[in-house]
Amino acid sequence: MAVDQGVSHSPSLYRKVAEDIKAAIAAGGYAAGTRLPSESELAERYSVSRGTIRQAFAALRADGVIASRRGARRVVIGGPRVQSFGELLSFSRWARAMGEVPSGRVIAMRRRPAKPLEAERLAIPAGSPIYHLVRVRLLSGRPVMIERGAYPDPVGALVAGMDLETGSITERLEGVPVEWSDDRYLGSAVAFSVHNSTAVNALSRTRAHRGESGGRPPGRTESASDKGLK
Amino acid sequence: MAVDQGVSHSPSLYRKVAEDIKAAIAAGGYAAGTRLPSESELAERYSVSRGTIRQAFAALRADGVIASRRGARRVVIGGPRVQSFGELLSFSRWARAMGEVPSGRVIAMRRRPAKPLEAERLAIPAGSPIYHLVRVRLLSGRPVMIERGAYPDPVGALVAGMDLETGSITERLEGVPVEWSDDRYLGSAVAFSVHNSTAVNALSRTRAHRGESGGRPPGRTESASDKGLK
DNA sequence: TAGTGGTCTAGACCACCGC
DNA sequence: CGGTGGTCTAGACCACTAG
Repeated sequence: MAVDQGVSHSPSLYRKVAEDIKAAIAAGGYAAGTRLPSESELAERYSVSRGTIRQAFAALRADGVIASRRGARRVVIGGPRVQSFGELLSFSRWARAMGEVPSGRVIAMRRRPAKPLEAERLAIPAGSPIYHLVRVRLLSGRPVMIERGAYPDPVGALVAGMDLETGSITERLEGVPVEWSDDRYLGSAVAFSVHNSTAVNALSRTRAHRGESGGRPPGRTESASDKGLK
Repeated sequence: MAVDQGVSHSPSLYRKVAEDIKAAIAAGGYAAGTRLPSESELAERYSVSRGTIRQAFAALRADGVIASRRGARRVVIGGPRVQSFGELLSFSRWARAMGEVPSGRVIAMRRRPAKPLEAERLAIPAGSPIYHLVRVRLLSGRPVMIERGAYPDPVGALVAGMDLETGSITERLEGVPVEWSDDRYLGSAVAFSVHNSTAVNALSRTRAHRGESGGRPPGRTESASDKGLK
């Protein structure tokens, strides 16, 4: 029943809820990777309808704060605060933040002289020996990325001794500078969102994430026919 | 009420409506700057509730296709062709999603040693043989893109045997990772939408939405996420 | 199987735009 | 002023996840 929701007018209800949740995350109430309360629970807690809670969550998702899958509770991706370098760069950390289990399968690991570009990127003399790693990365068992990494000699020796099937290189290198890696993701599994500050005018500020033609190639389900616009 | 909407399942109603509207825009029915039909009118036309129409519009807005103000009708922002990053992977898929017929005209296809940058991008030894393809891509007969692709030896052999005039390489590579492609679009025919937000990081990783686990379209995503950038 | 998010409906009131 | 989008409610069924 209609509820006069008269309280105050300027900030809409769902924005307030969104800000509140965001604040709770920032305050440490919900660490990255943890699960948030369900829609129904929050609806009751805030005394609003489920739809309003969903609107709030939609806003948080647009900001990249949370992630959601059908059937499972929403999880915190990263706080609104600045992420540390390691957090942004570590596949393992990122995966866990989404509630997924990161792993890896080593395709190749060998020691060879650095190519010109590699040497330049790693700031070492051309031809210096490096360790080159090719690893398939998996998200809860599903391969989503191919990682090609180059490590300078002293670091490479450490990397070579790691358990590369389950571990995170970045997390263990802790402070040791540099790795150069060209990562190619499986397009269907990962979406990159590019944030651009100065570009574009009116048509910016979005975040696009809708399924591009989902999993069923055959159907082609032509959309609406005559009754639609055309 | 209820609506069985049961019959076939996959694409949700609002996605169909969104695709339909987008197709109508692409078809020229609504030029940039023009006003779209109101929510209520579309709701009646499609025989759905207003909420569903709003969801469809929300998706279009997230793609930067339309803009909206309270009290006034929504207006078309971008030109007819807006390709979101997520759909960037397959030209053919993108084309069909717009109701256009994708095709291609092979300009050149030959085998030659990889240039330094190509070798680097494909992570193969410098000078290794690759297949280099130059193809003009057409949208329902009109050329809109020049595609330059480089494929390593084993993959290239497959590509060379494909029907490149009508087919999609990406869709057939099924799981074979690795391709490095430099695609240049005709400026007047295509507009890329850059998504912008207030987030701190210039590049962040987000999980893709769809659930699927079966047949996934392969894709290269030139992530250029070389760790060390900033 | 129970819980959760995804989708959809059919109402309602409001702030704002344009005629 | 009537029409439009923005917000909110209170139901409902479904597909999927997790224990």
